[in-house]
Amino acid sequence: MRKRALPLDQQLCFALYSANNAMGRWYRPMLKELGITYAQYLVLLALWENDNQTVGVLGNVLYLESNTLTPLLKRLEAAGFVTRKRRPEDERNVIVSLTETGKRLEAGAYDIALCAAKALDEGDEEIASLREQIAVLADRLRTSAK
Amino acid sequence: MRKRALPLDQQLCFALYSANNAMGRWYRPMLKELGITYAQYLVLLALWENDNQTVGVLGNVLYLESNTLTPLLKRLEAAGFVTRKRRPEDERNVIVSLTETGKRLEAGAYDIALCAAKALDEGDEEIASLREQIAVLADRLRTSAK
DNA sequence: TTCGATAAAATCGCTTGCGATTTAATTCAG
DNA sequence: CTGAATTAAATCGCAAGCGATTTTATCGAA
Repeated sequence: MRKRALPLDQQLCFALYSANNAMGRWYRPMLKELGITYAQYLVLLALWENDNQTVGVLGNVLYLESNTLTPLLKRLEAAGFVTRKRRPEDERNVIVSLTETGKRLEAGAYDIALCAAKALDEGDEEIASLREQIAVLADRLRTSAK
Repeated sequence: MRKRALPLDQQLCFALYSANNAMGRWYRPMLKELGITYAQYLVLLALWENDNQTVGVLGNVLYLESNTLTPLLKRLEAAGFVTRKRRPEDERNVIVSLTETGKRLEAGAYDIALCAAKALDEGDEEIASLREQIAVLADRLRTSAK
């Protein structure tokens, strides 16, 4: 009796994968107008919520490591949206802060999120419920990975 | 009145992003035993379901283009899991086929999927329902992107 | 005080994903 | 029949992700 893998369209992992790709493609053109990428947008969301975070804390929030964040933050810095400074009390920490330009982007991001909500054409409750279910799934995956 | 972006943990796009990352991290160690990456696993799922597909059809199924698939398929070919051959009747098409080694991987993949279902510790119906909701979201994003 | 352990960030190499372009094969209009 | 248009795949360059390692700073026990 042959062990058959599930078809693609019944795999939760593929649904997640292709929905995430689709989301990125949806955002990309609008974010391009702001001069940022999708990953940079997520980092900026974290900074608009809490400015002056270290790379490590940012990583805890976004579930990313310095090997991903450092180059991305350098690009955000080169583009003039953030600054990166060592913390004097402990030079191991690098504090990431929004520049005025970076702060100004928030209004544009707000408009894009409005546009996204409209494009999905779902009630806020449905969106929130789906978001929550996906977040629970992610937590479970992170926990079960030991 | 300042336009404030939504906090990260209320963003559907971030939930999707981090759940997808978490899923990839969950699979990676097990797939490594089989000698494949996460993206390669998804391509193989498509091939186990339907062997001998062209690059273009594979792309339609996976929502990817040749710029992503071609290099990935070359790596799968180099690893001995698939072959790539031009179709004689129309040399523009490249047919991707599983090798015997590639076919044998399916059993291992089946075990991993079982393991995943167990790790998520959810009823099959909950998983199927979440998968469906995410698939609907992805469709909506693809449609609304015109 | 010192030196090994720990911690934070950076670096390296590789695979993905994708916009843009290119190459090569086929189709189709005149 | 021929050359322009179309189609499929490949190529190129860049930004993410991430495993593994390295660098630098701080801590801590002897």
